[in-house]
Amino acid sequence: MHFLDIGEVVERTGVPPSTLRYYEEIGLIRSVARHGLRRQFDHDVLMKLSLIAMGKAAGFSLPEISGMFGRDDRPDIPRDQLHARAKELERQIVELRMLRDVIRHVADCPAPSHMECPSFRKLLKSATTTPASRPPKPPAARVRPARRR
Amino acid sequence: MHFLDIGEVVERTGVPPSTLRYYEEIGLIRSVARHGLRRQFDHDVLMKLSLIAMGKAAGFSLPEISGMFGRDDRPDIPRDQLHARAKELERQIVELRMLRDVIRHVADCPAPSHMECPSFRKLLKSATTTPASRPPKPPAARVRPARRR
DNA sequence: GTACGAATTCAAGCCAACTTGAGGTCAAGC
DNA sequence: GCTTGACCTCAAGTTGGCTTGAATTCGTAC
Repeated sequence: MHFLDIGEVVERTGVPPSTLRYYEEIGLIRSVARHGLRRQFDHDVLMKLSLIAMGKAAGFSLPEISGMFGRDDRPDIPRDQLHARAKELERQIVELRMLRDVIRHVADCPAPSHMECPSFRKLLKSATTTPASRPPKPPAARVRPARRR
Repeated sequence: MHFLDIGEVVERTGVPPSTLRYYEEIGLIRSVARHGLRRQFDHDVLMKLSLIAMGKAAGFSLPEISGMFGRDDRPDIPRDQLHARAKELERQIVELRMLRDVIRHVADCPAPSHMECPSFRKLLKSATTTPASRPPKPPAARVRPARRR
């Protein structure tokens, strides 16, 4: 059998059935057949799900991700959009690094009140000035937690 | 006047009044007085809002952020918790860097279909295997979008 | 041929983080 | 002393990405 039963997909990807059905509902993936009621998926759904996971992790919304797959179901994304996203990720990385530094500082600085610690203020200032260079509102990638139970 | 009218806070931070009220409602910030009905804030709310913005950008939820401020309104967190958070941030940074690389690759690789490009497959594999190495449930910071509209 | 278990549908629910809207209040300027 | 406009309160709505639950349908194993 070269089709994958939904149960198999679940098992191999960890993506819950409800999510798979939801993805199909919104046209993000599609099942190629049924076995009784059971959805059967083409083998390459696995790759697609990886890409979807990555896309989500990179901050694309599901509609954006589905926009990335051409009619032929292969990834097909405008290069400039990708570059923009890479840049946005870069910005996010910088921000996280700053935050990490602030947090480390707070953890280690012996000053009684951080507000009065000059190096804290400095960190904070650089952390808050840089994003100010953001235009009004950035397209903003978001990294969602891997939900698990 | 060393109090800031809510309007002033809005103007200086870009945070909308509804959000400020919401933050106050959930105890994240507090107003120190009223002028008529108008909330007046202490000057240091600006600093606090910066910290909140940073925290959000770093993926902390609002409850988490408010947990970071002690009773006295100063950041007050157990050091080991902070170090743990810094480590988690570090992990997140690494992940984002990988994603950025994958995305850049996709943008630049001349292969007709990425699926057939070996280096894409390799990147993809490393990108999708690594998050699997996450333990069951990390404290999990998430980077939320700056909602726009 | 019946029990089982895993899948199905469909509608409704959930969460965070806000926003919106209706109706009300107040200080300041004229 | 009246108008103005920025604020107020409170409840309800919004969005995205799913999950949950009740009632149902299958294929397979016995």
